[in-house]
Amino acid sequence: MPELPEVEVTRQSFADRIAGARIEKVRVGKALRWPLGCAPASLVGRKVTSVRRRGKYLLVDLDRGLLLMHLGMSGSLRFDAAMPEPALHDHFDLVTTRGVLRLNDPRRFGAVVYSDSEDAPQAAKLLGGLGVEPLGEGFDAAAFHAALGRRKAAIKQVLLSGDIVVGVGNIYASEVLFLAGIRPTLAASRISRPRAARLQAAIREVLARAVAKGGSTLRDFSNAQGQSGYFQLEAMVYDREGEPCRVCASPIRMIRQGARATYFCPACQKS
DNA sequence: AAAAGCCCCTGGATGC
DNA sequence: TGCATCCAGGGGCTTT
Repeated sequence: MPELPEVEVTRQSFADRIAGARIEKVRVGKALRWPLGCAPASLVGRKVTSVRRRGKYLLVDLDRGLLLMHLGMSGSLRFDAAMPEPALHDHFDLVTTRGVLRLNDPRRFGAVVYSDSEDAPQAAKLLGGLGVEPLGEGFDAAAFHAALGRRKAAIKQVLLSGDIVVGVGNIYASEVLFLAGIRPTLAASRISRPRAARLQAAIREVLARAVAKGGSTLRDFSNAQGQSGYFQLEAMVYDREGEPCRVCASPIRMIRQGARATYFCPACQKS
């Protein structure tokens, strides 16, 4: 589910409310993907200072150490003062003086991992290979073009890999390539400089607009206040196989790349 | 170094 | 109604 926009929307929906809270209790279910990496009780008494995002990871900063949270495919967070008893798939609770932060994740691809710092091995292993932030200053068209030049794989899969630029998942990869007019199967290294610049701009535009729309809710995404997103309503190609292109009315096509669905318009994305 | 597979896991939709 | 199969927003790890 959650790509950069959904993770960012989630962050914005509770960061200010939890900042300054003191941890009173930590409940870890039996079904977390990986071990937490510390004794839950050792977190009690620490303060949440801020919540940041790196790629699709949320970084919950504590006055000592931090928690890395990932929503995987099906995860969502809620933060509320009053929280019902944990139900099926509620795998983690951070009980604080300002409310309970709860992870619900049916497929259990999500994770909560403690690390002493961002540079400590636990965090570095997860964050180390990540590309630049697409909405940050470091996302530069010339550098982007240079990085693409070293990759012979299809541009869709290079975007998904997240080692050049982070946060573009399966929905937004298709959307971004449509906006840039680039065929998803094109080898990344064959994208010209002007087209790379167009793609760079498309990535920023689509992700920023999706954040503004509250993300995409396909099945069950909601932010930490339980609100759905609306970007899926303006998807140009994703999940629209056979439907008319919103620009030229050609039927949208679906192909598989690395076992994942890719959608594009054969007319608007000729190469 | 990069690319391609495999795997983790549950649930909903579809087909027989 | 029951059961098998396929598919889903991600990404770490191993093998080529």
